Amino acid sequence: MIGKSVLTRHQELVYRHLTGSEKALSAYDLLDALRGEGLRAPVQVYRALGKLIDHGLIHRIESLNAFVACTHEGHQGAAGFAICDACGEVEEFPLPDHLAPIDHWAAGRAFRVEHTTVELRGRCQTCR
Amino acid sequence: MIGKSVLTRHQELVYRHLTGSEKALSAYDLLDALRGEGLRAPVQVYRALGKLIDHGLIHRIESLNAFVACTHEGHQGAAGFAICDACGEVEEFPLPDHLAPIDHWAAGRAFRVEHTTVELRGRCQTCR
DNA sequence: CGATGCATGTTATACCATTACGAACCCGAG
DNA sequence: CTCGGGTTCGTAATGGTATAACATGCATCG
Ligand SMILES: [Zn+2]
Ligand SMILES: [Zn+2]
Ligand SMILES: [Zn+2]
Ligand SMILES: [Zn+2]
Repeated sequence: MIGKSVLTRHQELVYRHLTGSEKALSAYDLLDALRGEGLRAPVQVYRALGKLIDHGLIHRIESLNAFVACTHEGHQGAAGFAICDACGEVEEFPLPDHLAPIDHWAAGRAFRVEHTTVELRGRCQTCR
Repeated sequence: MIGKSVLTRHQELVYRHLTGSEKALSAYDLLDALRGEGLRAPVQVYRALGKLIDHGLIHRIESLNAFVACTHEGHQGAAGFAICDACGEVEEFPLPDHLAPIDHWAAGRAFRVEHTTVELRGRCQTCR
């Protein structure tokens, strides 16, 4: 049956809008921006966001309750984010497969890591 | 003047409740638990949580929108958290002063890191 | 005393996210 | 073709998280 590689209309709208933004956007930011395109209710945005996350095309920024388009090359592997508290810019960076001190701790506790969140808050080069 | 080492009544109530819990508690969990002690509105809980965070006695778990008591020895340095998605237990672990790959990235971009969030989601030893 | 600072109390509001239910649509099995 | 099942879409309602605005009490200090 082949994968479902194409996006639905709503997913496409949300994804396009995120790729055009330097900052993370909240679901309600997206809703406000896309009302003219036919999106009317939060649940529609959240549905699109959920699928896009499943597909690995976007990431959720936990400390902002907001979302960014993925800028990985190849959209693979885990990522961390650097968030400028002054201008709001979010930059994604690849996480190495193993962060030694963390892996070591997890192995010692027999904790099985399924997802890793790394978010740096601070000042970007132009705002420091 | 002397230091502000003591907690106010509300801060003490919130802190004691958090130290007694294995899991992270939301502000509203705390509110419900402490209504009998005189806390009545969310803002009172958030005020206490804010001060406790300033004092380094508790931490916010971004991916849960909830809070845990600090279990550092000495309450100093940065921390990461391992969160079991099955039982909810949260374990704090010390972050080394320098996570080499991340530091390297930040240095290369001239990003000044002011706060680091590291949260591992997965299964604890007893739930895996 | 009056001024300052800080903790507190109360109400209201804003912001974030999901549940529930039904209609429309696509597509493959029979 | 017709009947499913699966996915998307629309709408309404609700639940959970966080802050704004403003008033009051109370200690300290000049
Ligand atoms: Zn990515
Ligand atoms: Zn900046
Ligand atoms: Zn700690
Ligand atoms: Zn567990």
